[in-house]
Amino acid sequence: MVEHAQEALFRPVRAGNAFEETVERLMQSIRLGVVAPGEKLPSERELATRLGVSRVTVREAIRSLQENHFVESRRGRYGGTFVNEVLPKPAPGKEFGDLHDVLTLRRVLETGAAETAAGRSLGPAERRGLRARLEEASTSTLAEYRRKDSRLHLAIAEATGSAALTAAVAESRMRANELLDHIPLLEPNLAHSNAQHERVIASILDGDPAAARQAMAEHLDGTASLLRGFLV
Amino acid sequence: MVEHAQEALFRPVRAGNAFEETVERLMQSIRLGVVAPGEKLPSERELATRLGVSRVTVREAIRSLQENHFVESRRGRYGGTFVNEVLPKPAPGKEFGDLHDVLTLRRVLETGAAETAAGRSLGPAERRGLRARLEEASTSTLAEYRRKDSRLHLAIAEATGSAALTAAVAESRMRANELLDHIPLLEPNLAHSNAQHERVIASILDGDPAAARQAMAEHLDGTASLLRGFLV
DNA sequence: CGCCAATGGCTCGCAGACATACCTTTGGAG
DNA sequence: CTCCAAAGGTATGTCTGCGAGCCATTGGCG
Repeated sequence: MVEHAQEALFRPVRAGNAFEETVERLMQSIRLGVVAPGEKLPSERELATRLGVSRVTVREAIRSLQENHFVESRRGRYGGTFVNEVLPKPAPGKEFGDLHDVLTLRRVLETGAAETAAGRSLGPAERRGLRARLEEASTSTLAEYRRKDSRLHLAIAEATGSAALTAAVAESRMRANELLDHIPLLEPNLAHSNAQHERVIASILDGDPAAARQAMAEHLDGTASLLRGFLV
Repeated sequence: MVEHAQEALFRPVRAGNAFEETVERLMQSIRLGVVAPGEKLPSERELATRLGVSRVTVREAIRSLQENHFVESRRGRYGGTFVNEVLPKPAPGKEFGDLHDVLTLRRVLETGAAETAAGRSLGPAERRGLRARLEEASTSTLAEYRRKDSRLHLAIAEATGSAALTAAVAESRMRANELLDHIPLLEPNLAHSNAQHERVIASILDGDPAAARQAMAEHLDGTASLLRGFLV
């Protein structure tokens, strides 16, 4: 029996119970900016259907988010569960043991996504979407930068046309963001980051896969160095 | 709210029930050749611990594999559950709707893995392991080629040192293999494939990331074209 | 030859998650 | 002003999966 591959195949089949997994997903959608502050989550019934869990479980998860002041719910027609304008700081803690793991997977997925997106013929809507996300990120404030940045990177993943790749990028980004929350975000980094974003998007829109990969790699390696430096 | 990224984030939280997921994992370990015919699976108690499910569930999954003649169990000390020498043909069926999805993710993950592995300084054990897997694959018969091929590709993923990446490659390969089982495997393809494997491994051992990526990309694009051709 | 450790085989009660149904609130449509 | 559709809030019975313990079998070791 091959010894090491077992660790990958015989890992736990489920990350947590249904409740924990559901909380995690909703947190991701807020943290990655897929549902922005002030916006409404899908209805409990719709979430239950789409997430494949019971409405009870969805409600318990939402309750947990309410208690941590991430969302507020309003009853009645045109009610719903809304993302708060002011979001709590992420809870500290977490381990850095898997730094290499996280950064390696992120680099593979995101440089691959950029290259793949650049190799496709994108429709007008997709091109507009990418430019809009780029604009959002470049005009963003420090406070909301992480969300806008994630939205841009997710948009690139979506441009590959692969849902599985988009999901993988989303999860990878979530894990990376947990680490990034522990290091300072400075204006110079932000400016640098924006410049790199522009080159990535330009290469994708120009249909130059090699350049897109290259630009994305430089972009990611920048934050990777920051992380390795701060977390030692 | 960003519209499309939702599809990735609000997908079902669990792929199936604990039983189905467990069967899937055990099947993967057999199909990908991580546990070869004649070899023994870990004990039920160990599997339960590592997979994070109850022993009852593990037993139900094993029972299912027994009924489909994939494994046989023997009691007593030095007993266990053994993979049969002759494995059943995979059940036909399945949909090809996500062909693009599967191939896109596979290309991103595996070319990235090859590049990353080539960029690391590998220890003697890892280098020997890669050569051994290459040898296994190149001297393999048609019947067992898919397993040996998968073991080689998994070894490359492991050489990146990222468990998350290895797990992602394993799952992606499983999905790709389901498709590949529906097209013929011919001697010329096999010879061609072996030549490509050699170039990939050589590039990794030489520490040439760009060449490793390039060689892996060509290798994957070959089978991707075959798939697209046969499945229309 | 007998012991015993490690394995598969089995049972039972509990907790989590589910489906379903119904109640309450709300604000726009008519 | 009334109605009602759509959303959150609540309650209940069912079933899956888990934990824990015990039994049955086997082959090596002393």
